[in-house]
Amino acid sequence: MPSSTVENYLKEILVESIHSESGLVSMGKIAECLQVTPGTATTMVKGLEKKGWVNYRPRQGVKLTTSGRKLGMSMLRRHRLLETFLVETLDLDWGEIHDEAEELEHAISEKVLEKLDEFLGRPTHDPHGDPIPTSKGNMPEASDLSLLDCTVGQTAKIESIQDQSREFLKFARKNKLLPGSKIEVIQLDRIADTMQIKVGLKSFLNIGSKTAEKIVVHRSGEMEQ
Amino acid sequence: MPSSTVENYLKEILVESIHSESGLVSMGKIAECLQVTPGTATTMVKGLEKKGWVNYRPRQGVKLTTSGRKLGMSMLRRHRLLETFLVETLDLDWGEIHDEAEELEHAISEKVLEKLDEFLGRPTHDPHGDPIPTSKGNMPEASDLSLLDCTVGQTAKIESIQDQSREFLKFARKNKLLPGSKIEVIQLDRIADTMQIKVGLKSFLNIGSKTAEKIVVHRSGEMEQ
DNA sequence: AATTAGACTTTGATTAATCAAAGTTTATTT
DNA sequence: AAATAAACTTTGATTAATCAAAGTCTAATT
Ligand SMILES: [Mn+2]
Ligand SMILES: [Mn+2]
Ligand SMILES: [Mn+2]
Ligand SMILES: [Mn+2]
Repeated sequence: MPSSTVENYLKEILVESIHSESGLVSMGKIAECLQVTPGTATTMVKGLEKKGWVNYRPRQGVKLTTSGRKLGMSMLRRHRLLETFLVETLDLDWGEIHDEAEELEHAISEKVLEKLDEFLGRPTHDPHGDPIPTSKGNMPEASDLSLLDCTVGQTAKIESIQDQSREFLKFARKNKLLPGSKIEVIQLDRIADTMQIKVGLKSFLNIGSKTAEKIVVHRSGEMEQ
Repeated sequence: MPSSTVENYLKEILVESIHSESGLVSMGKIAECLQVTPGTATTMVKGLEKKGWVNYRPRQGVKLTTSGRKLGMSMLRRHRLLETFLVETLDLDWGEIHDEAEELEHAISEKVLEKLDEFLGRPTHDPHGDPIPTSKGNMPEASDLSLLDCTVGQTAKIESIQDQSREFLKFARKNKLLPGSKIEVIQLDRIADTMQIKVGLKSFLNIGSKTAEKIVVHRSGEMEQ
């Protein structure tokens, strides 16, 4: 049975591989995600390769094998279903749930997870708007469009928030930047690195590009579901 | 922060110390409970002493300190509340929940536990009939009377089942040996090591002393609540 | 009192995960 | 083409938890 450490590595490698066009994930990225030194990442990845979960090309990066991908998907499913449970059923704040799920995901069995999924009514997205993989390991593709890609006058709907930190999520909630919220780009200044948006029907907000990049959207009219 | 291993040791030492009149728990008992070799138990216990969770007298046994007792109680609370959740909310079989809770207890935070307790309506006993410690670390005393202590003609009510194994719990449920069930002792043969009991109003059952000892009861009339 | 059985402790080794620091490779500047 | 910087890998050490096997104590039993 894989350790919690291995489960964390495979989950993060999966998420990063989705965000990378080549599918390769660098040691530096892994070290950053898992908060370890680069040497530790290298050593661990060699161990993952020996167990058949990844293919590792020194100084190129790492790629999940079929079995590694399966395990990573299963962890992502656990994580996101647990986050949903913590918000929907236990009413925790969405800023707190990531860290809690980070631990619980390693302790919950497939059997309990299945019961939990049923209890929750088979949700498709977690509280941050991220898609929940099915038990078969399928995951709907997410939009690759952030607010940063929108131009003045465009309207969009928030799909997900790509920052799990307490402070950012607190800021997002306070300003109604939630999955489903309607956004309109009012003003853009690339030089000043600032963007004015309308959130909902009457509230306005200024954000910089770093923040805009974290708001994943689909443009209004596209992909309504 | 204590590791899962330490948490397991302290929880089991607590449970065993309640079942022992001297309060001392032997290395052999610890090794048995935790499924490790005696040498491992000795080594671990010395580590627990260095951290201030137990007092250890070589070849005598081990006793929890105040802080060790507190941690052990907290683990017992987590374990039993989680078992309750798994049965009440997710509808798992009571034979499966012990092993699941054994893992989850290390991953759930005090904050989530508090929400869970509230969600469950602050239950006082787990599905096996064992008392759930309060968040202050208080636990109602359990009966020390088993079916083995009853004589012919006596009636009693089952308080708890003291065997967490799948097979035993399956047997118990099939025969309606559940917390709250009414039992009457019909026949007793110490030599043959057998006991006939009436369960509920019409079903009869023969059990040996080893099984009778696992059925903790309070005699009818006593401690009704 | 000597023997023996059982419980316990000690010792030496192993595995997983980690870090710091030293060494190597690769890509980018000059 | 050299020099440099950044990213990466290697090495040697550490910690927690464990086991097998050898050694020691204690409490019966003879
Ligand atoms: Mn995790
Ligand atoms: Mn999430
Ligand atoms: Mn446990
Ligand atoms: Mn129980």
